Amino acid sequence: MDIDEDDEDDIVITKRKRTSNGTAAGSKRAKKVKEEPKSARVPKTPKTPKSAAVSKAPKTPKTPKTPKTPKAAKTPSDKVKEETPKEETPDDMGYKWWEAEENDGEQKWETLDHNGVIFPPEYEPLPLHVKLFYNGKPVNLPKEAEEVAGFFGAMLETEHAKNPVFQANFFADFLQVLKECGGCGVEIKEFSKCDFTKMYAHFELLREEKKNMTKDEKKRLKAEKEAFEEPYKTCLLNGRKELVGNFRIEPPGLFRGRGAHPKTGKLKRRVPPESVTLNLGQGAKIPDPPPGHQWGEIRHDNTVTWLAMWKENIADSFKYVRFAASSSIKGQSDFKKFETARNLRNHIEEIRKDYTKLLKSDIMQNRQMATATYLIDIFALRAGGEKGDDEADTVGCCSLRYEHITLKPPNKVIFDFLGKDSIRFYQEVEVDHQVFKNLRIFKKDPKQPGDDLFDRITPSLLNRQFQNYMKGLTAKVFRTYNASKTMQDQIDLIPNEGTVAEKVVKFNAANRTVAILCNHQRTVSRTHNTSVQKINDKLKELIWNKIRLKKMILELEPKLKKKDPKYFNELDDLSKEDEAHIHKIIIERQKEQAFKKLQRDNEKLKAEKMPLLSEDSIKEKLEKIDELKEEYALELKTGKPEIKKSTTVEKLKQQIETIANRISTTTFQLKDKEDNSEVSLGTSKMNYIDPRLTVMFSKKFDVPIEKLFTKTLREKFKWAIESTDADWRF
DNA sequence: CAGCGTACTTAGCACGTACTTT
DNA sequence: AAAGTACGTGCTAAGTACGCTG
Repeated sequence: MDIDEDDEDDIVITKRKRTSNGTAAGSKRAKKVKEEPKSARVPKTPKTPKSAAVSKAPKTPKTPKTPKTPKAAKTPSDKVKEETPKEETPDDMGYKWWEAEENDGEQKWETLDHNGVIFPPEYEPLPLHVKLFYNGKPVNLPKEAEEVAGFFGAMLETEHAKNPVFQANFFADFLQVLKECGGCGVEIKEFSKCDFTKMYAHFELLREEKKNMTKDEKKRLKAEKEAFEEPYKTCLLNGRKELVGNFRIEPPGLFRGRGAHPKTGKLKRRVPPESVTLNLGQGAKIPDPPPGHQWGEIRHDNTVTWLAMWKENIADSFKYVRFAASSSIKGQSDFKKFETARNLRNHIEEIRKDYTKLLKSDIMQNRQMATATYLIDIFALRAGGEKGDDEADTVGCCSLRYEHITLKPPNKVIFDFLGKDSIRFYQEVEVDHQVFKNLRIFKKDPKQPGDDLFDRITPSLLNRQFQNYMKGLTAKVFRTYNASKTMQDQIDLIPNEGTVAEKVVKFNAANRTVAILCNHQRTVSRTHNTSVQKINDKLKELIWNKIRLKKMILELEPKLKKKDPKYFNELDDLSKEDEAHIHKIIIERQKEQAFKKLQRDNEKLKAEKMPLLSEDSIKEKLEKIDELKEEYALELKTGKPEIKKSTTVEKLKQQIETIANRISTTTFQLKDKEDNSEVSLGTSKMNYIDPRLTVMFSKKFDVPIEKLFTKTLREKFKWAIESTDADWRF
């Protein structure tokens, strides 16, 4: 049917045209055949969106409170400020920036000293007997080319190595390197004639050897590594010791792009010191470059926070060596991030009111702006900047295309697209009516698959609008805000009762709501299905056992069935087949156990040089098991389990009770496992949930923080742990 | 403004290790 | 004690954001 064809809301003035490549840019993707996303995960069960207008945030004065540093105690901060560059005790890592004066501005540091970076070890040629085979014959590769071939050889059994794009990119770069170093005497032309299996086997062997090293060897190696890394692990920032994050230059290898990345498999080249730029304080000692080398450049830029940088050859972008997450610099910016997000609560009401109005704007650009804001706010979409043809085809809000949404009147929208990291975003939701109408307009006639839905706006345009409401407000802040707000709301729903373990489970459930909001996924572990199957089997067996015990009760006192029919109404829940299957499993397991025990005993005897036991020794056991088997068979026929003489109804009821408990805990565990199998909690805990919420929960609910934050997270969020109390609110 | 360069946050995966279970 | 599983961390890819330039 023709809904609202005459609705005047649908008439939008198209004021400004997007200049250069309005449609051209859109349709370049159109040609692309939409391959089934490789990482496509099973769509989640449909969700209903939270309604847009449920903000409880009070409409408060618009003057943004400048983020106050989270002062544990607002004490002698002036004092701290006075004694700035003192160089007597540069060793304390316990600097509490959150107790000092805040530092806002362009300049990021006063002095910076560090020892440079660690380079990966030189390539060591393979032993002479390990070769690449071409056309069935071993090839003598120059070491530069051998290294590259080895990269592929080591990955032979991975999914990457089966990917044609990966193969092609690798092969092209391999041939290039081979050419650069003068060839190998044999004309290598076809990838399919290359045989890496000998190389693979060699690497497997090395792995095996490494695994089989004795404990002491491993320990020694680890200690050596520690000692070597020691100087690089820390640096001096304003005279204070701080941890460095990634102090190693990335080793060469084959680029492992995520999703359908056009450049996956390309050679990531070795980074020479000559292409590394160091950033140090003026007058700081310049670390020695590796012997025979020079640093590319030395800078003294105190407006940035990186210690070293190099250009990478895949996307031609920069890689940085930075401070660790627990450093004061990162901590401060993390704190600022959460304060900005928190500040959004003072503006969100107005923002929502405005975009709701603008959804009906006469100006197309405004309508797109309002609609995009709605999607970012309600569904936590990312901004969605433009991407090139040489990157994986993934999208966010502003880069959504025609084919990414399906409209189902009256107001249902199905999102289906690949987001960051080629993670599938699939949601069937109901949206505001005007949003629905707008989306329909954005898909209207000349538009076709491949075209941008939002063809008149960009993330920077959006962000510029956001700044009008609040300093520092950008699209990504909405994700942080909504994530933390959701967490606060979820925590508010948790009753303060039960054991610590129970409270942790509740906390994780709240955490999970946030992770789902942000679409944080993980691949289900390889072993997931089997382990679920195992738990299910266990569960079935428990249920069978329970039913069986109830049947026994009825055998003892048949009239109980009438008295309490509910208690006995599950008696026919298991089919004969299921029952037989369970019998089989039990029998097999018992036999297996008997044999295993025999083996164990024999090993012991062997060690003591005693005569071994033969299989006859467990004959008796096996006979007993066979008896049981027959008993079960009979039981299956009659439906009446055999009863021990000493049994009473009371005892049976007691046993049933125990089993019922086990069933409920196991069921719960199973559900938890399933619910969590493809949701990743870590990302939201680390990046989106204001850590002060977690600390507040810990204190208010009396759950040790160790149960909520790992050691690294405790270090990263030390500022929150030391400055938050039980009644803190986001 | 587009388009690029730069700098910073966010993200999942691989792998080693710690912890449980059998 | 071995095997299986869950957890924690390191690694590095993939985003966002923003200023500058022509």
